[in-house]
Amino acid sequence: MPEDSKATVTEALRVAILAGEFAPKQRLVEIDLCERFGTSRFILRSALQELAAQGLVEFQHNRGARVRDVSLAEAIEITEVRILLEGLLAARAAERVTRSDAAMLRAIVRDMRTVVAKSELLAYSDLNARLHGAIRDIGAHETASRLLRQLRDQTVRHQFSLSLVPGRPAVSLPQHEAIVAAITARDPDAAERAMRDHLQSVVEAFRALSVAATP
Amino acid sequence: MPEDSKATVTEALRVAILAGEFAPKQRLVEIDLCERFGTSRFILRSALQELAAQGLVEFQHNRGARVRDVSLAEAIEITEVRILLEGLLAARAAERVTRSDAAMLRAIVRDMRTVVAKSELLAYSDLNARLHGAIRDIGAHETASRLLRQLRDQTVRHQFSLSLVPGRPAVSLPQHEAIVAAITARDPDAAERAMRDHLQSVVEAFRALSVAATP
DNA sequence: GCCGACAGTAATGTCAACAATTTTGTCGCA
DNA sequence: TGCGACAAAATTGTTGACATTACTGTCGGC
Repeated sequence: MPEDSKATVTEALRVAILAGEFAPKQRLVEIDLCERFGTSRFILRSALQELAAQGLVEFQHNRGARVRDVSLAEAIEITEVRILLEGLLAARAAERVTRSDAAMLRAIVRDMRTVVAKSELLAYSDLNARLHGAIRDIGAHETASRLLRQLRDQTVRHQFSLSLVPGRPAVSLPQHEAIVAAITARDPDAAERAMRDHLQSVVEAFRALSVAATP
Repeated sequence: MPEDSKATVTEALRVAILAGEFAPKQRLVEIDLCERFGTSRFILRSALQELAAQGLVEFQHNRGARVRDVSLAEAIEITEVRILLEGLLAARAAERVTRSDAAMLRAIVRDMRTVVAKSELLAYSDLNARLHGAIRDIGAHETASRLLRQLRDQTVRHQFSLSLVPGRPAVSLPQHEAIVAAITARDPDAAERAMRDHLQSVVEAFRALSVAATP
């Protein structure tokens, strides 16, 4: 029935993993997943291989697929690369932003202030993703965007645990404001700097988590 | 017989594509490849899917796999990202370089001077790859290295055509010397700057090719 | 003589069954 | 009771065959 079942199943499986329905290191038994997604082993295997290529799952020979466990150290490495890529996109966004783009960015920041005032952590996390996504789109750099999506998928779990750190929104909100201000002011250098500062503080927050976890 | 045939076949197919044995847009008929690599369709298909995930081949529904044709514009985008990633690696390499690393880098540059003097373009292209690879290893940033390898594979064809441009080595040799000098001097900022300048000139060389090709 | 339909061929997408391997559970023995 | 070997079950890796789809060359009609 599905016209392109492979892509459909891959996407469904990705969403399930990103939603945390499968714990890291958990074995992904093919038969079970077949039943859940109503597909055959062949299709499901293709989906697993695609996700493996994107670093979301890993294969062990004769032991099947597992959800890949991205360590905190690796999340830091990934964020270090994100600094570069998102910095580039922010700079380009500042060069290319239109009036309606600017209005959208400001609207997101406005919503952010609202939800931070109400301490709605989940909504803030969602707006955070929307803001970064919008900047990615405005930046219009296919290669950087594609890589960023891969990297982001691998760190959602850590990103989520960060968003629960008390006082974290109070730190990142002004940074987001600075990024949007620089982009709407069409100042590429300032936009790149603001984005780098922002993600650098994410790296430091990860490092703080890291030392907190290993006494 | 092969213990892990999938990885083996994938690698062989990648090498064949990178060596230009299959032209861009050329259809990759599964049966033919099966015969060539002595494997089954299932294994070969897995290999194709992995290479598709890495952007070397592309699938069209019910029309099989083709060698992906990376446009010059895309090669420029990719190199823009390489500027960032290789800049990071160069800076880290400058922080982590050992005496034996430094000796190896200097040896590569020495060989480069020799082959440039003799106008051995192919050997220079090879040394170029070795130098960037060595810096990647010294930099020791798993995430950046992995992404770089993907990006590099996608642009080998354009990289090759660049290496044939007359006078190109004369431009890039001093840049390589500057990079190695900064790394062996343990100066991260200078190393990053030198690497960025080098790859920026690659971008400009691509742009020159681009306007030359479209009158 | 040219255009469109049609059948034949070739290649791909999918499936179900088989073989090989790991994992689990049980029994015997110290 | 604890440990190791063996057997059974479960799971994965692979193969070959089948269905579906796109390509090609030919034939008939206008």
